[in-house]
Amino acid sequence: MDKGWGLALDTSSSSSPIPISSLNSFSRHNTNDNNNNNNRMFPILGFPVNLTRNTEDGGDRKITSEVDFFSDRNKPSSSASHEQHQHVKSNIVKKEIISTDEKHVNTGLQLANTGSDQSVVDDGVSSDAENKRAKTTELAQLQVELQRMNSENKKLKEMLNHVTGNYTALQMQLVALMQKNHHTENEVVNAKAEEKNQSVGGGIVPRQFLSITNGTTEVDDQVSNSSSDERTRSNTPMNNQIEGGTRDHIRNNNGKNGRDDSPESETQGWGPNKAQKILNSSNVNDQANTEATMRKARVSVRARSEASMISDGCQWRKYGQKMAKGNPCPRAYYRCTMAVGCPVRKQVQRCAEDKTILVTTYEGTHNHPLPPAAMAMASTTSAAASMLLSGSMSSADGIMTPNLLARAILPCSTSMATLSASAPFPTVTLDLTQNSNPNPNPLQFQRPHHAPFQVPNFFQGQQQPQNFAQAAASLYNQSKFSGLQLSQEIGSSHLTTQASTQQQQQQPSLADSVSAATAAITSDPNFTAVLAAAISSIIGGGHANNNNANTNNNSRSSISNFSGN
DNA sequence: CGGATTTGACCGGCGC
DNA sequence: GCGCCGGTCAAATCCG
Repeated sequence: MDKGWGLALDTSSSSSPIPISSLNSFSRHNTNDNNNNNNRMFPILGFPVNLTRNTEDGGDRKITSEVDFFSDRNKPSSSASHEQHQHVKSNIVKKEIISTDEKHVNTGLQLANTGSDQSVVDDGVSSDAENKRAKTTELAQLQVELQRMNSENKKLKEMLNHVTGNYTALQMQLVALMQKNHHTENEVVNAKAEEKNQSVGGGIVPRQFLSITNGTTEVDDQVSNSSSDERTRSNTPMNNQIEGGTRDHIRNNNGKNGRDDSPESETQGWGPNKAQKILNSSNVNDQANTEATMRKARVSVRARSEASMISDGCQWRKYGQKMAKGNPCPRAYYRCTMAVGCPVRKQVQRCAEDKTILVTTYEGTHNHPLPPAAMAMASTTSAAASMLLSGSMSSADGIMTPNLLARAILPCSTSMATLSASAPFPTVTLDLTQNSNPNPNPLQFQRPHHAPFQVPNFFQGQQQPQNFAQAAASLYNQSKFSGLQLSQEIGSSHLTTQASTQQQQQQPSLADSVSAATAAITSDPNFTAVLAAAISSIIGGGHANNNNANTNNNSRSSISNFSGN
């Protein structure tokens, strides 16, 4: 429940590994809020994030809250004032400032106005009254700023709620549209098949065997290859029938054993055989290939974790465990149980080379609304998969598109994205273990029938974040999550002109790539979710993740912790 | 007692 | 054709 996983995000350096395992232990063993005053997290994209800022004395200082952030910003320079500041800060912590009424604020403002006239008075004759007045002034200023920020936060939260609601509605519409379009597309495909069969003297496949009926598919074996995918896309709550007696009905209709002919297993299975079937089908065309690939696209996440499974906000039910060849650690199979009939599955296995690394492989797209905690991972994996597939689908620019994809997904230098060359399906691996990967290539995508390719580093020499927005952007940049990085990359290009200028100098083609990536991203529905999550994480404070009172004991790295179910 | 997990069996694909 | 392997099922078991 409180097992978290997330990212070690260091805004001051990029050399430290990401101790995901320690994140879990932190989240498990440091739930005492009393110890977390200095480790309050800002959830970024659903991941509560601890921010650190470089202080004047060279050490990292965690931004513990908005109050702390602002109090620190108003930090007086002199030691005497520093004591006052500490007093003010303590007052803030005690929330006395919150209870101050508006009248007090006005008084403070007046004092602030008059205080400048008195600033010429010799410090040596400063009295307690002046100190008091200075405190009051500072207090009032802080309060005004706090109130302003509170109102701003309130507005932003309202906006976020609106955006989130819109996104959910759009997501449902998208699912419905995809089903509808898929149905139409398959009819076109089948019409072509009919023409082909006719031209070669083959029989005409009865149309009624090619379409969906009542949420299940009455499929002739001859055309099951092309229409199996149809059942995948139609894997909506209508598939609930599968759990009941419908399965037997389908078994009987197919006249086979039934297990692998049931819609559930055929649509949700992710063995290579199914895709191969589709690829070998006589009715194969680009569309069918695309759909087959789409169904089989996988997103693998490598993260350090001592837990048996990372928490990604979704509910999973284990349905199997196998010993995989070449790995002493068993591979566990999970399916999403947040909605009946959800086709999403995942495999969890420890890395054979480094057992502290947990490899989680996701396949499929959720057919149901996701909680905010699950939105980040789902959006990330979905975006990575869809963008990977968009690259794999563009046969004309088989090299260029993946490059763009790779650049877009994992632009930062320490990110690792790999695919097994032998993998039957396009799989993107998001490596959150950072430099634990012995692979010297900063980024590799491996697709079937394509050699792995590399993309250059984007953020070499990136500037240290100079403000909160930049820090957040830096977090995105270093987050290793494709969706986050995509959105961040665009944002940072506006936020940090200097940095992007450097990038352009280093990568002359970057501008084009970013433009193309921008177009791709903005057309991606997941972008909305990522953006919403980003806004939420920044303004939502602990609300979105109030069950995360986790402490990061790592003095150097800030941690984004990911609360699960 | 119901839901989740475990685990042996089963199945299909693939390579030889 | 046979064996290996990955993926899945489902009865048995566990657990809260």
